[in-house]
Amino acid sequence: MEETAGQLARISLFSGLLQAQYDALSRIGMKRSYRKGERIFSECDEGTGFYVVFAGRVKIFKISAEGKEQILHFCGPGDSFGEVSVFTGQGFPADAVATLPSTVLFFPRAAFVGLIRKDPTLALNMMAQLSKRLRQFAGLIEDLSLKEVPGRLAKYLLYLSGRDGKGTVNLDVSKGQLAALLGTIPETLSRILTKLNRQDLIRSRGAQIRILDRQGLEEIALEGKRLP
Amino acid sequence: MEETAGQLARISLFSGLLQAQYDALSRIGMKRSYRKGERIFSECDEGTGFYVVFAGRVKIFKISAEGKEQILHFCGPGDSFGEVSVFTGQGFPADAVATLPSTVLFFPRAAFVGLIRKDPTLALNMMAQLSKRLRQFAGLIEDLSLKEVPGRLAKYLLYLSGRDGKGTVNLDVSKGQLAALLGTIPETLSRILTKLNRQDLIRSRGAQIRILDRQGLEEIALEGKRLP
DNA sequence: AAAGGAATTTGACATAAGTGAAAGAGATGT
DNA sequence: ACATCTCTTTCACTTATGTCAAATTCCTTT
Repeated sequence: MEETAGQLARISLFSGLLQAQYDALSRIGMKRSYRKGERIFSECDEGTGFYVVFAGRVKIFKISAEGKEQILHFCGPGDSFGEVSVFTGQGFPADAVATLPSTVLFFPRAAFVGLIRKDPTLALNMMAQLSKRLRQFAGLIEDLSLKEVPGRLAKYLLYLSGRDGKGTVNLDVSKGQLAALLGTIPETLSRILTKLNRQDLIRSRGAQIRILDRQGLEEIALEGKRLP
Repeated sequence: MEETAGQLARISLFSGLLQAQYDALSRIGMKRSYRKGERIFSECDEGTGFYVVFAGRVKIFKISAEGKEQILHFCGPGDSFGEVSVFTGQGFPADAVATLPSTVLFFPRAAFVGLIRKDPTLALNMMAQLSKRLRQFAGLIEDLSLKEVPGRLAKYLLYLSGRDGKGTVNLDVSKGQLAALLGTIPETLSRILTKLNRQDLIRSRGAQIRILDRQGLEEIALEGKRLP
């Protein structure tokens, strides 16, 4: 557990806490490992606590009756998930699966709530975390309802490139998964990538995408400009 | 302010607090009134605090470049909104407009955070509130991405009828606003209502809708069954 | 009651995106 | 290196839903 305590400080949810808090957290947190593809929880499972990704990647998603998937978000090292049911008492609102071999820390509900009661900084960090996710969800709702697929893809490419500050981005998920993240299907995504290439907005080869016309992409992402 | 303190106890965000806390809340909360249609804040406005509806109704929504609107949720008496920017420090993630003559309480950021720091119950209530909204947003994302408009409408009708426990529901918003809530346009909503009537699933006259075939609606809402 | 305006409905039409199937490219393990 | 499997792309086709315009109903205000 000693190693765990040191790592905790690097998690934004736990930033700025006192040493005593880290000790308490590492005492109540339980390490769990999952293989690639393994399910961590399913929608409606009783939420007995929440998780922080230690290593690997976790996908949070909804699935329809017909099997279509909508990814809500991916969690990488330092990200937390499953917090919602800690505070509402109901089941998890979505499914969680490890998309890489992953290690997570599990914090049981009652012990964690006890810690929050005693530490306003931890409480405020958690509210910031919930608020951040709420903002992200509002953006996803906006994209799904008010943008077409080319707009969502253009926005995602600009986001990736802005994050890296580079003109060439590297997709960090498969195209099938990217489709599920953008609220569409692989076939549609593939066609739109072809169009963006034909219009000389990007040049893509596999997961490598070079951005040729940033402004053109912005017109599609923000102003809803149509692709010919 | 005396009257305010009494009303505060009926707001779920403030439930279970000590008398001293109600006094503090009523000291920092400021009453503001808005006419029907008046804007309370716009997306990206700096968030200097958050709001609780006292009377009336407030609509929280996103608007596209072309003017299409997606309603995130309505807030009635006792509901809070604008919390997100209190905890992230960024601007508001959406627009807010009073859809009825409304009175709200405004709580400035710094003073409210100070109160939260001192009262774990208030903090936990706020986390429950944020979690509840997160769950609702996840549901909206699921609906927009994985259900067709008939499914969303059927789900909404069942929700209204379940809430009232009645076989006849009364739309509490105009059909234009309902369309914006379901992520579609009035024309499409109107056509689907006509179809539901033709299939004897409902009988609608104006804002009055009688549910004739609850199970049929459930098949559409949950299993994605198509309308002939 | 009449008039005016907004909300709703209906119609003809356009189109973005999903479906199903098959070909092609890439990756994986033996 | 080979065979197998999965992922991605392309094709022809269908369909749900948006667009534009007009008719109708409903509600408010005079």
